[in-house]
Amino acid sequence: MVQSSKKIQVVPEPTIRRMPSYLAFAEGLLRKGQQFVSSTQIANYMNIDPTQVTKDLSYTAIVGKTRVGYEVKALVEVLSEFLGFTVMDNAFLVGAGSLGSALLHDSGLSHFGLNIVAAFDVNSSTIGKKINDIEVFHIDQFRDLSQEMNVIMGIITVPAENAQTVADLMVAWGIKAIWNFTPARIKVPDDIIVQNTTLYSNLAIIFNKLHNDRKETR
Amino acid sequence: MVQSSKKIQVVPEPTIRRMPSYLAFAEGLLRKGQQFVSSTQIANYMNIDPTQVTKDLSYTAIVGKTRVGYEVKALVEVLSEFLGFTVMDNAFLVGAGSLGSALLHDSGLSHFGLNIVAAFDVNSSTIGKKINDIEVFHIDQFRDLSQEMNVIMGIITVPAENAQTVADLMVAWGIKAIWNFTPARIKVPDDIIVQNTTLYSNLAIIFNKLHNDRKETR
DNA sequence: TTTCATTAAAGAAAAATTCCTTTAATGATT
DNA sequence: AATCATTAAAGGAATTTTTCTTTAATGAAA
Repeated sequence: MVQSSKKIQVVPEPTIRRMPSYLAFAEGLLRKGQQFVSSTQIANYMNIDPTQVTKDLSYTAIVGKTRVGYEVKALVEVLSEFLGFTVMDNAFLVGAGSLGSALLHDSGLSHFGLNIVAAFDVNSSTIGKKINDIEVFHIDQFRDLSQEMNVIMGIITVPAENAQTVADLMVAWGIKAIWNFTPARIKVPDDIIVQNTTLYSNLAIIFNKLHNDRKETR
Repeated sequence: MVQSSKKIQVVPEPTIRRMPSYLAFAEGLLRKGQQFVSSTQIANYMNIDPTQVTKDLSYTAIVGKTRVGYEVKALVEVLSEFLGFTVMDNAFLVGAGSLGSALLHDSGLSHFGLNIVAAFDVNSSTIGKKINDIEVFHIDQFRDLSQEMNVIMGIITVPAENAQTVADLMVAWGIKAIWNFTPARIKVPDDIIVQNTTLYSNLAIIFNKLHNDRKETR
């Protein structure tokens, strides 16, 4: 099934969530020198159904060979491309606290297509310093630098109560997508993309499972 | 995405994912002095359906009052309790790199019931140092310290290719739950709880939405 | 060559989740 | 006191996502 010239197909979010793990697995196999990988192998690694894998991969351009599987090298390329990891996008980060500076340090982000070009804060102790070669400015500065620098994403790592204020600023800056690391939900115009990533949600899920297990004993 | 085989999960995972945001909202209202909050208000804040909110909250002990809503103070207490944020659990963290040290710095975790008691690494430059008062040991040390210190959770923030090795160690340590921040999927015995939190998945979702928007243009 | 077993792919069925509708309750308004 | 409007809650419909089933292809083995 040719995809490129066809209409846009909405890819289920769970599918996109699984894909980076497929990619990580395929990259590992590539390092080991394995040429082909079957959906069964991937499914086994992921602890999911093999048809889930083939269905997920059917959204990409890759075609598997019967009785052989997918070519590992092609899989890595196709997934990287599909997930948008091969194109560099520029981002601003607001809130250079613990989580914020961690992201600034994380070279993984640049490896996956995200280039943080500047950070902002209100805390005078960090302003003017450089974290991993990324300068930290006061939030009031560079009001319209985003368009100038072709920055399309804003990362929010401030305390939850300041999230909306920062989001409003980012929208005013002309930013297209916001990656919100606070548990607060922000209100933005419809054409702005928002991705909420709340670490504490994951914590809640673990605690819930721990609790259930403790109770159920099975 | 979640566990294989039989999972006895009474509360839907999406529900648990939303709850920390309900909590953040309620905490904000509490600070402002608002006494009651309706499902409509919460839904409006979250950009979801009001019935979704009532259904989610029906899993907890709280009961709303018709035409009034939920008592904010009670909501904060009930949600904190329900999400397991009121009981302290001890954790080990392995991989004191950028993301790892960020988590060590994050006071939010201890606020939400997680107490990181020690960190481990193989990089000699960090070993022996303290990050936010948490000592970093070599991975070979303290093989069975976890039981001694009543540590039930292990946090993996190493490179993806080392995730499985670390997971095996943690299982040997007698750990009950693993919070895996790598895109690699780890294999552990059935009774061990695994929560995968891959930042790059969220990045992939944003890129996907940005791409679709670029193409659509309608 | 022929048979067999494994695989991708497509479509159907099942399960999970979200959204919609109805009902009853009750504070606010007249 | 009577009416109105808003709300929580419950049940069911619609949608989304996952799992199951079937089919066809083909490399490997006999």
